[in-house]
Amino acid sequence: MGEPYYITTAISYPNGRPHIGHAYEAIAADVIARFQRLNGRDVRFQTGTDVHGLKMLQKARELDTTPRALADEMSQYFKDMCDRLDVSYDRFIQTSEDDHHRASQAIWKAMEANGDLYLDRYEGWYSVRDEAYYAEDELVDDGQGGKQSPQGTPVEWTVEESWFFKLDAYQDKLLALYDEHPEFLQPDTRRNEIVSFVKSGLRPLSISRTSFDWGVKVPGSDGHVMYVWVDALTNYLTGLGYPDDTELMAKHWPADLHLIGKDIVRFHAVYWPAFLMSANLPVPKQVFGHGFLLNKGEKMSKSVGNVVDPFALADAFGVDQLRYFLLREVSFGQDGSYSPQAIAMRSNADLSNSFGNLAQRILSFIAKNLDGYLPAIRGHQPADAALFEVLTDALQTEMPKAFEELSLSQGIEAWMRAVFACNAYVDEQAPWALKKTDPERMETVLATLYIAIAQLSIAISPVIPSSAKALLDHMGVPDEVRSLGAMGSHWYSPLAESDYQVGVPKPLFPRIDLPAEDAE
RNA sequence: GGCGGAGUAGCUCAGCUGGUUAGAGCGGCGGAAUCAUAAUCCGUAGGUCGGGGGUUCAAGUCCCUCCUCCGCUACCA
Repeated sequence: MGEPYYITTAISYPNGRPHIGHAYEAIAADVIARFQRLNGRDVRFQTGTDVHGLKMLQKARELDTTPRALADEMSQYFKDMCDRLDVSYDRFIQTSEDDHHRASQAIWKAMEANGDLYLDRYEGWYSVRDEAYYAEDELVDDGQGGKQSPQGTPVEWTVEESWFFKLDAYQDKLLALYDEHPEFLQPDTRRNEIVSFVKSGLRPLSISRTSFDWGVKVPGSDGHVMYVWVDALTNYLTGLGYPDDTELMAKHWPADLHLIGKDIVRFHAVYWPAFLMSANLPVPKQVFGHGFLLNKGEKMSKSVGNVVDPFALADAFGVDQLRYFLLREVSFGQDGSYSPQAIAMRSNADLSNSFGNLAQRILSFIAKNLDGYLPAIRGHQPADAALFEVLTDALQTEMPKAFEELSLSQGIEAWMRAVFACNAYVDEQAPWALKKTDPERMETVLATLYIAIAQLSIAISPVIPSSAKALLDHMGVPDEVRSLGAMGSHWYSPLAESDYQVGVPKPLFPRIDLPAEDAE
């Protein structure tokens, strides 16, 4: 096995069903994970759900069920989503699991042993009805000279016993981390925000609650459960067997990449490394805060009613079409916009017309004119070598480099350039004309294209895994060849000599015709 | 208010440490071809690079200022 690579998504808070934003993060992480596998890395990929906290408790009460039952039920939707979208996780964690409680308590004890925790009082404006604290500036006038919560519920000054973490003690170490390892937090704009936040001064962090009990118990402190972020972040360790001295921990910690949404950058770029430093554990190599998906340029929200169900999108457009669209169209790290029209256009232009049709025209030509027997290579001409050079450059240099840097859409652009080059080559060489004038040359041209199509499929397989696999299977490309390292090896002639026959292909990506209704 | 980011062809965007006629994709237009999912290929589009000022032999690319939009400015998952 190659070098270890550990990637995680954030764990989702399942107080509602998964929406397209969850799908986007899971898909992006999956593409990176699959790319690294293709790249020969020993990949571990974790995702899951964060089920503790007040909101889940409230939701459970609302539905007249227990938080655990609700957590199990809702988590299943997220698991189903991953399965539906071909998200190839190794571990799906749910924070109510026993090993996770054990890991969270272990990191707590480690921080305590390091002298960073202390018991004190948390004071603030508390709304009994909301079961939440509000900051002074969040309060609104109640119309009678008093204050009330933004929800219009009464608040009172409340004092609660709470454990605190000496976050302020880590200010300098955190700033040094950002400074010495700019790659730790990406994109740059997120790092700027965090640096200025940390520079503005850190305060101790309240990390336990006594007002409810749905969470991880604080060790040796009855009545306290951990502030959800303490246990939520710890999930990244739980999945590796922490606190035990496991092979997984040795191999995969620190994580290579925590892929998260831009809204939770602070927790991952400030609290998490501070917790880890306190517990004497190495910090992750990189945190990447991706952007949000906007529905036709507008933020999704339940109240507006423009939340999109990923299952519905997958059904309507196809899983690979959806995956391709999200990664090709959205510049990774920035917000992106999507609409049915945009998905259809992108899928039709790139997948159906350019790539799918390339495979279709060549494979069916071979199937119809050569009975599906693979043509022999009878001496290459400069044009063939030129095509291979373009392919190698795009697929084995540019694309991996871009993916390594998480410039995913740029990597796919490089792939598209290779696809264009192949279609241009087809038109220049015109095998249908060679059929009458120079059948031997025709064979070489078709063989060249066969190899090219296989390479294109292998390179794009992280993005459109099931379509790529279907095509490679149809073409009889051996499994051993399906990696970045081996895609350029000599597998074609042995396959051709083995009397392999390609069947008449079916269009890989049927064109999407949108119904006239633009609404929704 | 403070800090940070963005404003480039109809649309979506590239443009690193300043330097030949400002680029790509999509759409549009004009050709070619007919193997293929009416798919492909070639050519084309002349946009004051948000406004104004400045530095420089030379500025989307640096400085100042103004306008517009967005993000962050802690205990909410």
